[in-house]
Amino acid sequence: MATGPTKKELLLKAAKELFSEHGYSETTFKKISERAGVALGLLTHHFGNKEKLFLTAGLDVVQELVQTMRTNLQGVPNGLEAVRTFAKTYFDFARNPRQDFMVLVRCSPFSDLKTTEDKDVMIRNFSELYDILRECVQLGVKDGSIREVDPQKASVVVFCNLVGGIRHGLLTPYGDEHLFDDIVEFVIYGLKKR
Amino acid sequence: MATGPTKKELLLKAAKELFSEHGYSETTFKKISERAGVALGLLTHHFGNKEKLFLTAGLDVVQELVQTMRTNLQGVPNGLEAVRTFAKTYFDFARNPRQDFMVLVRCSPFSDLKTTEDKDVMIRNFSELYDILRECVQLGVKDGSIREVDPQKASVVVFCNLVGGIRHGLLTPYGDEHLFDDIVEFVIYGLKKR
DNA sequence: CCATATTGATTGGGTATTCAATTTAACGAG
DNA sequence: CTCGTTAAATTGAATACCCAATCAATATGG
Repeated sequence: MATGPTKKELLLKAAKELFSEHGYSETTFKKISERAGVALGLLTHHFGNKEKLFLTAGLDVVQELVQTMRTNLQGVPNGLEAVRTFAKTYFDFARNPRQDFMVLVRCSPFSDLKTTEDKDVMIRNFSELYDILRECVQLGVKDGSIREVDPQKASVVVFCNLVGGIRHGLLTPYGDEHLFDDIVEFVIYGLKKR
Repeated sequence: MATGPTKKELLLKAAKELFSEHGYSETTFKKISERAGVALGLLTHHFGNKEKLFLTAGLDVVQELVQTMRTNLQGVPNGLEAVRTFAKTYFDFARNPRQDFMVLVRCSPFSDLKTTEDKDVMIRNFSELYDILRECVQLGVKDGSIREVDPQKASVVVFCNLVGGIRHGLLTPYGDEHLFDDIVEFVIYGLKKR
C-alpha cells in the first residue's frame, strides 16, 4: 500500500501555510481542516489545542532552519565567511515559500504564545540559532578575520540586522530585491578586520 | 468650566495602551471602553470600526515620532551625527511607554491592515521617517562625515537595524540593556568615513 | 478485541457592530 | 437672558456572527 502523508502531516502542513499567509488569529481550525481535506476534530485530537499546534509548526520551522544552517556552515574557511554564510542561509531560508518561515514572522513566537512553558520551549529552540551565530563570530575573532568585538554583543547585533531585514523585505513595501545582499554586505563590512 | 480630555480622546488613549500591551486581536471594544470608562457604543460612533481605530492610533504614534525626530535633528553638526541622533531618538521613543510605540510593533502595520487604502495611508506616513533618514545619510555623504554609500540603500539598511533592534529589545528575551547602544555604535561604525 | 483514528454536528463563549432611546451641546430668535 | 429647535454625543442592551473545543458515533488496524 503506497502510504502518502498521514492526516496529521497534512494538517500540520496546512497550518504552517495558513499561519504564514495570514497570521495566528486569522487562521482558524475550519480553514486548516478544509485546506488539509480532513476532519476538523482531528486538530485537537492530534495537537491538543491551537497554541500547541502553532508551537509545533514554529518548532518545525526553527529546527529545519538549524539543520540547514549546520549543513551550510560545514567547511567554511574562516569566521567572517561563516557569518556571511549564516546570513545568506537565513535570508534564503526565509525567502523560500516551501519552508513556511513566515510562520515565525507573522505569529510573533515570543509574544503570541500565552503560557510561559510554551514560550520557554520556543526560546530554547531559537537559542540554538543564536549559539551558532555566536560561535561563528568567536571563531572569526580567534582566526583574525573579524575585528576585536564582544562575540555575544556582536552576534545579537547581527541577528537584529537579519530580523529587521526579513521584516523589511517580506512585510513592508520598502527595500528592493537587493536589500538582503545590502544587509549582508553591511554586516560583513562592520565585522571585518581592517 | 474646566474641560478635561474628551471621551473620544479617552477612548483613543485606552486603545493605544491596549494595542501596545496585547496586540490587535486581543484588544476588544469591551476592554477599551472599560479602561476609558465610557460607553462601548462610542467606539464605532467616533472611529467607524476596529481597523479604522487602529489606523488612527497608529498614525497618531507615527506622527508624534516624526515631530520628535524633526525637533531632535535641529542643529546637528553633520550627517553622521544626524544618523546617530535619528537612531537614538527612535530607540528612546520606542522605549517610552507614554508614546505607545508598541502599537506599531505589536500590530504589524503593514500586514494586519486589511484594506489597501488603509495600508496606503500607513505607508505614506511611515515614508516620512524614511525620507528624513535618507536625508541624514545624504547630508553625511556630502559633508564627508559618512563614507561613499548609496543613501537610499544605506538608509534602508540602517532602518533594518532599528526595526530589528526594537523587536529584539522589546519582544524577545535576547539582548541586554545595552543592545540599543550597541546597535547605534555598529551603525555609526559602518557608515563613518575612515 | 481493543486502542486509536476519524468524523462533523453540537456546545458554550466571545466578538464587532447595530440601534433605539436618552442626554447634552450649539445657536439663533424673541 | 431664555426658550425652542436641531444636531451631535452617549448609553448599553440586542443582534448576528464566528470560533475553539467537545463529544458521541463510527471506522480502522494491529
